[in-house]
Amino acid sequence: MQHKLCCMQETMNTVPGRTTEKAAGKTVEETALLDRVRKLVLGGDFPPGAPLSEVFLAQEFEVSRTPIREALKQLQHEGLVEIRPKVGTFVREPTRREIVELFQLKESFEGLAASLLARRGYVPELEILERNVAESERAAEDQDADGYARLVHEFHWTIIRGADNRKLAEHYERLMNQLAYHRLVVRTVEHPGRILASTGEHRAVLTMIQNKDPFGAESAMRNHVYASSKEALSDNRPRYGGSTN
Amino acid sequence: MQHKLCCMQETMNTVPGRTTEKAAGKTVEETALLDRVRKLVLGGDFPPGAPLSEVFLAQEFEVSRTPIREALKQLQHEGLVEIRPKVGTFVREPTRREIVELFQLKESFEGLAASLLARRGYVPELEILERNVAESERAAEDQDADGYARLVHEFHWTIIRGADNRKLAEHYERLMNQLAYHRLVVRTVEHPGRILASTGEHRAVLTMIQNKDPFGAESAMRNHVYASSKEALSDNRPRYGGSTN
DNA sequence: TTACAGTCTCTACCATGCAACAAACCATAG
DNA sequence: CTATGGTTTGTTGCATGGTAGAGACTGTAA
Repeated sequence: MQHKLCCMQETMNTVPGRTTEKAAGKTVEETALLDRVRKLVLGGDFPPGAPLSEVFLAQEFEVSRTPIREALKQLQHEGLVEIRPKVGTFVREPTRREIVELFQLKESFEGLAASLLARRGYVPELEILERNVAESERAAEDQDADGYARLVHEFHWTIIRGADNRKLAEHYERLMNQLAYHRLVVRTVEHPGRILASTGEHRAVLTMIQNKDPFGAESAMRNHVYASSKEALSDNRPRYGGSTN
Repeated sequence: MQHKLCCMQETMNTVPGRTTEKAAGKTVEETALLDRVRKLVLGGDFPPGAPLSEVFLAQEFEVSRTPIREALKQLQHEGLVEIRPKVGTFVREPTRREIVELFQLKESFEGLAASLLARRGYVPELEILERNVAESERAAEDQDADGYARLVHEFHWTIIRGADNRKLAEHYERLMNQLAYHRLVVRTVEHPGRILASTGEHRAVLTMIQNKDPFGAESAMRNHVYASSKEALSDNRPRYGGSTN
């Protein structure tokens, strides 16, 4: 049950603040185009099942079909679209079941990350987390939902980065991309009561990490993710109310 | 810490017995080509860092550069090659650190799978596992290393499938693809002593699952994966002795 | 009305030409 | 000998035309 440990440097942020920064193995243009297409799909203008033909996207973004094709393959693989060979590409509707599955994975990933972080010696992430949780508590008091959501996002990513396991970060990023569709719809999953509980859970996780207690940290984090995903799944099933453009 | 639960149907097996079966969203030709290129890379004829030019592969496999390009993107993303934009594609050497990171993830994934499986009601996987472990014990007595390796492979995949979480299976498959390079080199990681211990650990995992004890199952599985990966990482650092062709 | 067969259209898939970039090479000057 | 600049070569990246497959449609017959 013990873990060896190992390094890591950069990870992209998830959708909300996704800056067009270069990903490894892709040119900047490729990344930019990918982001534009992803935004289009996530924007909600296309309902699930809507076709995304290569030619349409090509003239929409004023490039040839080839780079579009590559971007679509990437998105397929992120789970946002479905490619039916020889037929076409379609916006994919994540089923409720898939969301549940992804949340199970999220719990596992973040638990691992917390555990790995707690196992490390001194790391600058600890101070960042301390500040983050303090700010979260203030934001919760002030009922600042947007600020709170941003801080939560930062909290989780800081722990992932702090785990110092690049492969974990890669898988986590994939996961979050797949959840992004859902997250855009049920934007602020946390209602006031939940925010209070959530803040407490963040504090608990941080304390365990500060105590260098990997088991406690993992446990606390899993509890937190479980609670928060149960909340997210509670009643608000994914609804896609975008115009069909 | 409780888990909801959820289904799953087909997963491809990992490298050794990788049959050219159709993957979702790809034509059979695409999958076949991908497998051929993957085999070429994994075959060891190209040392890490060796260039894999599109034109070369294109005439090697008698197709155009376009499908080759797509296959390479897929392999990049499996971690087997590195694409340097505008420069070329190169066989990638997984660092020791990456292997460690991957094993950490493996532990987490399989722990989750065991836990989810233990949580389910009656499932046919249980009988398969029972037979599998029994056969493993016989193979261990008979010093049948090859048979044992095959059974171990089956054991782990059966649990992943039994977890009934398709997204988990997808991520696990990616992970195992990334580990495949390493696994080809240190083929049979288990020496006789380790095999004995390993068999016992399998039995322990199975018992916990039969007892419907998710925590115990997760714990036992993580212990097992940890022990087995420590063994794999012990001294045999990846060596690439293939001819340069 | 329904079932089925033939056709027809729309789509991805693949091939190939062209352009632009990166890096290796060589020559020249300090 | 070293450093620097220009040239040359090899590679990907993008555009576009042809092809073949999948699915929709229509008409016909039961």
